[in-house]
Amino acid sequence: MDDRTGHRTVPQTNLRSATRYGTRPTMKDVAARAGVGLKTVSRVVNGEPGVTPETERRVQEAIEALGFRRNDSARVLRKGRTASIGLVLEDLADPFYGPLSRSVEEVARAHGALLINGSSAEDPEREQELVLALCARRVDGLVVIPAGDDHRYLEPELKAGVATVFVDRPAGHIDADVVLSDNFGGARDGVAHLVAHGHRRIGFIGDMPRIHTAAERLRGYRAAMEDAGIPVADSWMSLGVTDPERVRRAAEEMLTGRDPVTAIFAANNRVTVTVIRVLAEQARRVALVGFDDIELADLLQPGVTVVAQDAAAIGRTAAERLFRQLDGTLVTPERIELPTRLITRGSGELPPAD
Amino acid sequence: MDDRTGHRTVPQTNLRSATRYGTRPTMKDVAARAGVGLKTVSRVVNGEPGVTPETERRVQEAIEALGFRRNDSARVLRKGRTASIGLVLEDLADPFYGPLSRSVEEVARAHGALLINGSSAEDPEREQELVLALCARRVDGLVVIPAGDDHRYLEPELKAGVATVFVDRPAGHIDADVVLSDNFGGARDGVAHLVAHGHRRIGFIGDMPRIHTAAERLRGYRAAMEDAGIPVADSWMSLGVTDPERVRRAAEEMLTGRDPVTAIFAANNRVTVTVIRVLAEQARRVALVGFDDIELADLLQPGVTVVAQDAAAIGRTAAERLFRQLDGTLVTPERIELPTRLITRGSGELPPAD
DNA sequence: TAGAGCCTGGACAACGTTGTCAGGCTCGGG
DNA sequence: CCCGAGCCTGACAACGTTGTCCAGGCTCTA
Repeated sequence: MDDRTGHRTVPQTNLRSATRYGTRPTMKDVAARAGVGLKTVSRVVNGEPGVTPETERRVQEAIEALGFRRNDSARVLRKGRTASIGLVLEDLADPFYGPLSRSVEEVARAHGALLINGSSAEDPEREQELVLALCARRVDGLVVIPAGDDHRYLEPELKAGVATVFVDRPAGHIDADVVLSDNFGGARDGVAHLVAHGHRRIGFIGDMPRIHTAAERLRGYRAAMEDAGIPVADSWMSLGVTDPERVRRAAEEMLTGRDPVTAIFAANNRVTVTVIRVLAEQARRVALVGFDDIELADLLQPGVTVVAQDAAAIGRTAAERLFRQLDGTLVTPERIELPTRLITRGSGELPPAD
Repeated sequence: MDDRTGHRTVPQTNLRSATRYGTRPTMKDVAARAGVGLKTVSRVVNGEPGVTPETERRVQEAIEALGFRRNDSARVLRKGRTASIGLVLEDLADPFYGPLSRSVEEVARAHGALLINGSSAEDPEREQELVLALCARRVDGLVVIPAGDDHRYLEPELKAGVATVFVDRPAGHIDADVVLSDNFGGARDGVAHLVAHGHRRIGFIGDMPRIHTAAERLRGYRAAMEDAGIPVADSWMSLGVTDPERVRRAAEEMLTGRDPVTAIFAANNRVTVTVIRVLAEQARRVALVGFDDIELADLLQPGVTVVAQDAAAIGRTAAERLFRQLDGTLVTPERIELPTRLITRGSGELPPAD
C-alpha cells in the first residue's frame, strides 16, 4: 500500500483531455460567442423573460454552433432540487416490476422528473448502498421496494425532506408511506376459492416468512383454512423455497407424500411457473391458484387461475403520493392497501382428484 | 402472527414536517462540529490518506451525528465525471427489456456506476428529449435503443466524450457502436425451418419496415422464400401492424383468404402472442415460428417454436463496450451482431394442413 | 426637454465539493 | 540545541449555474 505519491491520475487525464474529453462549452463560452453577458445566456436557456428577440436569436445561434448543453449538476447545486426520483426494486428482470417501474416513470415524467433506478437483488446491504447513493445524488424522492427490514438509516434523509414511499412491503422501524396489495385478503380469497371447489388438502408454497408479502400470504392461507375448519398439516406447507429446483421438489413431495394434496396455492409468480411445469407432468389433475398474474396464463391447458395484483396501479399510486409529499399536500404517512382480483381460468376450478 | 391491523405509530410526523425543507448538513457543518478544517472532512469522506485515526474518529462521529451525506452534484461539478450511465429504451414493461436493462445495470454496478433510465415509447421526439436530459445531467455514457432514425443531435455529445452504444437498431446518420441481434439471419433460419417442414404458403406479420429490426426480419423472410424458390404473395405479408386487434385481423385474413397460409412467421414477441391466441381458435393446425422467446412457450399446446434473442447478452455486450470506450480502450465504432438461436418446441414442426 | 419609469443586460456572490499549496507540528540526526 | 524532513492540517480558488442587484438606455408624459 505505497500510496504516498499523488502522481497516479496525471497521465490519464492528459491523454483523455487530448482525445476524448474535450471540455464542453459553458454558458460563458456561449456568452462570449454571442457577444452578450453570462446571465443573458442563462435567461435564454431557461426561457426567462426580459430578452430581446434579436438577442435571443444570437444566443440560440451560439448555443447551436457550440453544441452547448446546460450542466445540470451546477444547476442542481444552485437550485437544490434535482427533478429526479429514485426507484429501488428487487429485480428489473422480474415481470412484476416492469409495469410497476413503467408506471412510476410515467408519473415522474408528468412531473418533469427523471427516474434513476437500481436493483437490490433482495440484499438489504445492497438496498442501503443504492438508496444512499441516490440520496447523495440528491434525488427529490425515493420509491423503495424494501429488501431489508430496518430503514432507520433513512432518518436523516426523511428529515432533510426526501420524499419517500415504500412499495410492496412496509418500512422497518421508521414511519413512512407504504403502498401494497392486500396480500392477506388476496391469498385468503384464493385459498377459499379452492375450498369452495371441494378441496380440503391444499398445499402452500411460498417464500421465507421474514419477507412481509410471504408472511401475509401465508397468513391468508391459514385464515382461509381455519375459516373452513380444516386443520393444516405441516407437510402441506413449504416456506422459503423460491429457486425452481427446490420448488419442484417441494411440489412433488406434497403430491406424493403420505397425505397428498389435491390443490396447490402458489404464493408468487416464480413459484407458480414452476408448479405449472410440475403439474403438467402429473397423471392426476391437481388444482392450482397462483398469486400474481402471469403472461399467457389463459392459453395454458387448463388456464391458470390467479390472484392478480395491479402492478401498474401500485406504481402509480406510490409515485403520486411521492409527488404529493413534495408538493406539501401530504404530511401524514399512511398505509395504502390495493385490492387484488381473482381471475378464474380453469386450474382453480378443477375438482379434487384423489 | 397477531399484527393484523398494521397500524402505525406516529411520533415523528411533526418533526418531519417541521424540518421538511431543512437544509442538509454540509462538510462545513461537519468540520465545525468536529473542530477540524473543511478539507480534512473531505479527506475522511473520500478515504484519502493523511488523517490521524483520532481526527478521523472525531469526523466520523460528527458525520454520524449530523446525518451528513456528501452532495454528489457538487462533487460532479468539481470532478467532471458522474459515475452514472443512461439507458433509453422503448418500454420498460416489455419483457424483452427487463433482462436487457438488468444486465446493463449489472455491468454498470461492476464499474461503480448508477443507471438512469427512461422509456421513449417509440417516439423519436421523446427519445431525443430523454437523451438530452441525460446529457444535461452529464451521464458518462449512454445506451440507447433508438426510436428515431436521425441521431445527429448527438454529435456535440460524442465530441464531448459521452460514450455511446446503440442497441437493437443502428444509429441514424452518425458513426457509433451498435450491438444487435442477427435479425436477418434469425428470420431467414426461422422461415427456412418452416420450409424444411414442407410449408410453402408462409405468412409474415411484423412491424413497419421503417423500423430496422422489422425490415431486417422481413428481408430474412424474403431471402428464405427466395432460397426455396417460392414466390411470395402480397396477401401473405402484413407490415406495420402491432396492436393486438389489427394483428388478429391480419392473421385471420391470411388464414381464410384466397390463398390461405399453412404457417405463420411472427416477427416479434407481441405479434407472436396474439397469433397464438388466433391459432388456438382455429380448427386447422397452423404452424408458427416467432421471433423473440416468450415465457412459458414450452408449456403451451403445441410448444411455441421461436427464434430467440439473448437480451441479457446484448445488454451486457453493449454496457461493456460502453465502459471500454470510457477507459479509452475502444476507439473505432463497430457493429456487433449477436447470433440468434432457433428453439424448436412443436409449433414450428407441424406439417402443412390445407 | 427633462424627469420618471420600464426594459434589457451584466457584474458578482453563492451553492458544496475537491485540488493546490503552504504552514505548523513532531521527530531524529548533526 | 538547531535544522531539515516528513506528516497533518487548513486556507483558498475553482467547477458552471442561478439569484440579486444595479447601470444604462429607452419610451412616455408633463
